[in-house]
Parts: sequence; C-alpha cells; structure tokens
Amino acid sequence: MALKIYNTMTRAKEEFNPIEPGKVKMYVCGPTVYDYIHIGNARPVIFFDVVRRYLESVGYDVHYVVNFTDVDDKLIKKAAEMGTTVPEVADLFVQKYYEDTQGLGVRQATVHPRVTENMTEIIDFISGLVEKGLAYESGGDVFYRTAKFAEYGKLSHQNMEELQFGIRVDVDERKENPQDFVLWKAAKPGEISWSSPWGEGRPGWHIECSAMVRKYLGETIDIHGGGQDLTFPHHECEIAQSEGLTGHAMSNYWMHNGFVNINNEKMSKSLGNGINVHQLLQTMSPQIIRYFMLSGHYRNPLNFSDEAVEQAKGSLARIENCIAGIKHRLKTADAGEAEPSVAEAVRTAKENFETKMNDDFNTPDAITAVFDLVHAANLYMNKDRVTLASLQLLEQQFAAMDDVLGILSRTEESLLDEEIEQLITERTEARRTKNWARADEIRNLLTERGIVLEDTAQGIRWRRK
RNA sequence: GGACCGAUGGCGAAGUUGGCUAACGCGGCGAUCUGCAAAAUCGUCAAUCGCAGGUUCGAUUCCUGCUCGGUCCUCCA
Repeated sequence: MALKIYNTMTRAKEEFNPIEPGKVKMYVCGPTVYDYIHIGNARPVIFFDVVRRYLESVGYDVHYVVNFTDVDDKLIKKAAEMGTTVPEVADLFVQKYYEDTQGLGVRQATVHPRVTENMTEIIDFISGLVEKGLAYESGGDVFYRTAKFAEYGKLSHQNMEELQFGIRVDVDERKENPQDFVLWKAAKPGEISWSSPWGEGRPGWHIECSAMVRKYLGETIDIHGGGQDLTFPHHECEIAQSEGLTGHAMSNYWMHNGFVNINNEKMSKSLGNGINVHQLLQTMSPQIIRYFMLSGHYRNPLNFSDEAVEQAKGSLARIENCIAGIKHRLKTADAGEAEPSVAEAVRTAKENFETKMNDDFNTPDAITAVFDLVHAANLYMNKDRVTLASLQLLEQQFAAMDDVLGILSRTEESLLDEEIEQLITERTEARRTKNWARADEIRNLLTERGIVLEDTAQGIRWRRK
C-alpha cells in the first residue's frame, strides 16, 4: 500500500511520489534559538523525526534539513538581557537544543544550517528577487512585492482582500502594500549586522528558509513541514520567494502539525504555562514524552497534563513489561521452530503498522499494532515452554517498530549492585524454605529501593520502578 | 470580518469513501495464576459518536444552522 500524505496545499491526502525514486528531500522549520525548547517545539521535532525514521525504514534515502534561526529580534533582546552577544546566545541555545532533542531520542538531521552561516546565499537570493522586480528597497529595508506574485495565499487559502492587516503588528508605512513582507531589515545603531547592497542589516525571517532549502536540497523538495502556525505567513512567504525566483514549485508536499495545549489551555507566554523540555526531562523519561506526542494524530491538537503523562506511563509499562518478559524467557527458551501463531501475529503487526503509517503517519493506530503484538506475545508467554525462534521473531518485530517510534527504553539491563544481588539470593533461599516473612521483608526492602521483584516459573525477574 | 481545525465511554484516542458487535490504551470491578504479590490472562464496567434540523431505505460518518474550544490573518511550533 502506498504512502499517503495530507498536503496542506491541496487539503487532501495524496499519494507520495518523490522527485527522485528512493530519495526524499525534506525540510522542517527549526527553532529560533533564544531559549530552551518547550513542549510545543518538541512536537514537530519528535513527529518529523518519526516521519524521517519511517521513510528510512521503508528504504528511502532521506535528506533531512532543520535550520536554526540564530539572529532575529528575540535573540537581540535576549542578548541585551543577558548582557552578552547574539552569537553567544545562539551558541548556547543551539547547544541546549542538541542536548534536549537528543535526550528525546531525536536523531540529528542530515544538516542543521544556521542563518548566520548562510548570509551570502541569503543576500544573493534577495538580489535575485530585486532583479526580477519581485522586491524593492525602501528606507534601507527590502520588501517582497506580493502584488507581483499572483499565487500569494495559495497555501493558506487566504484571500488577500479579506485579510485584516495590522491586527497584530503595525503596518510599516514604507511598504507599497500592507501584505508585503520584509526580506532585509536595516540595522539599528549598535545591532548585529551584515553588509549588503542595501546597507548594513540582517535578513527578515522568511528568506532564510528559502535560501537554505535551495542551497541544501534544491529548487523543489519533496516535503516541507512545520507547526500549523507557520502555514501563514511563514510558509506562504517562503513560497512567494522561492517560486517567484525559480519559477518551480518549492515543495510537493506541505505538512503541518497541530498545537500542544497545557491543561486544556493554549500555551502562551502571557499565561506563563510554557513547559520547557529541559526541565521536563528531569522528571520523566524521554519515552513517555515521545509516547505522549505520538499517541494522538499529528494534525490534531494534543493536551498535555499530569493525567496524560500518567496514562502514557501506564501504557508504556504494558509494552515494556512484555519486552522484559521476552528477554527473561529468552534465557530458558527451547530450541525449535517459531510457533505458527506467533509468526502470524508478527506478520499481522508488521502489516498493520505499515498500513497505518502509510495512512498519513497515523501513529496512534500504529501504536495499536504494537499493542496487538504485545497481547499476542503475552498470550504465547503464558505457555510453560517457548521456543527461542518465536521469541526472537517477536523481539525483532518490536525492535523494528520501535526503530520508527522510539518509545522503548533502549538502555541495556543495568547490573544490580552486590548487596542487592545478595538480598535476592537470600530471598530465593527463604522462599525455598518457605520462610515467607523473610521473603516478603526483602521484597519490600527492595521495592523501597526502586527494585520490583517478580517471581515467575522461570525464576526471579526484577525491574526498576 | 475572513480562512481553517476540533468536539467519540470515567480519562486518552482511532475510525467511519453512509450499512455488520464504534478499535486500541489508561482506569474500575470480578476471576484465574501466585505462599502472598507483581506481571499476565479471561471476563466485565461504561458512548442517544457536541446540539438542532435536512438528504437517504439507512448518518457517528454527507449537507445546513447553532453551541463550546482551538489556530491563523506579516517574524509564535
């Protein structure tokens, strides 16, 4: 079954056909590095990481680019607050971005370009637009002449006549038209700046993505993604810039993820309910956060709350107990062929997982395929005797699905310290002699230390709480 | 004012190109297993699919209106 992607441009699910067979060129708008990333930023980071992983898992060579906006008003403001420079603020939060996203199990993109490292390309891009009459200089700023790009508004399906301008941001009177947007901003005295044909200044927000997409991926790419708020104006402006300059479609598929709400409220600075990932990772595992993010469809809103976290934890525990069970049984498994029912369950899980991922990356349903396999595995493991081949088949399929989702803890069974080993041995002896009091005492002791003991027919099994 | 989403059991969340028992997970309860647990399994609990109309033999699914919540309308993921 072919992969289908919901394309914001056409507002429909479309069959995915890459420009070059076997290769996917994908760009996702990255963060402005003026602070730690928050839970809302984490959604596209995690979701598109899964898109990338899935595409790779079905054999595509994925060229994945995520940019850093490392110069803009917010960085300038932050640098002033911190009494430091824009590059230092940027370096700090780029570093934090890598730490936090790696903490979330996100694989690095093929390239993470920065605005300040692509200034030549950006200036060239703007010059090209000016030469084509698509941009004009006015008072040291350069603006895009939207009137010259007839398709402006096609992505967001906005009717220019009906947009209300100046609702959020005052209209700059130097613009020919209110819908024109800035490509180059003249520097105010003392601000960080670069030389350009229009004087000292820095790029506007939208131009960086056009320039970097073109440089790192080419004139037309396969997938362009980001949060739904970027649809307009950001992506609309990117299209105007790129397509205005090259005359070709910028991207064949446009994907936008929904927002994360906090306790059923929108997350906003004024409400002060932002949650940063750095702090979150101190209190919960990355798997929980990933599971939570993937438990809803990417285009739907997601509500973050303590209860949601608890549910994610509980759900994940079911999967992890199953995997732990498999590992435990592996030690005492019999030789022999794989059980037909197991092979069948594995086949079904694989098939359903792909079918659902192919349906516009329906991760909640893909997770259902994981749970179906958990159930089949648990059922099988209720048997007294199991074969190595069956368990390995299950293990491989779980690994394959998790290679896409990244929701399972991959840390190897860490060893217990000697004292605890000693207690477990003592407890085994106590149980043998039916000294239940001592056995329970030891179990409680270990529970307090975060070690949960389970007595199984195949010997004792422990796990960390 | 315009554009666009969402509303499904106690909770989270799929799905429905209109039609068989509305997935899956969390949670609750009971049972089996266990020395007792844990895990697991089995059973069970719970949905007039936001409201009101319409189209249709038939609507949770399509259409219209409404209510509530959310997003965007020029540098917020």
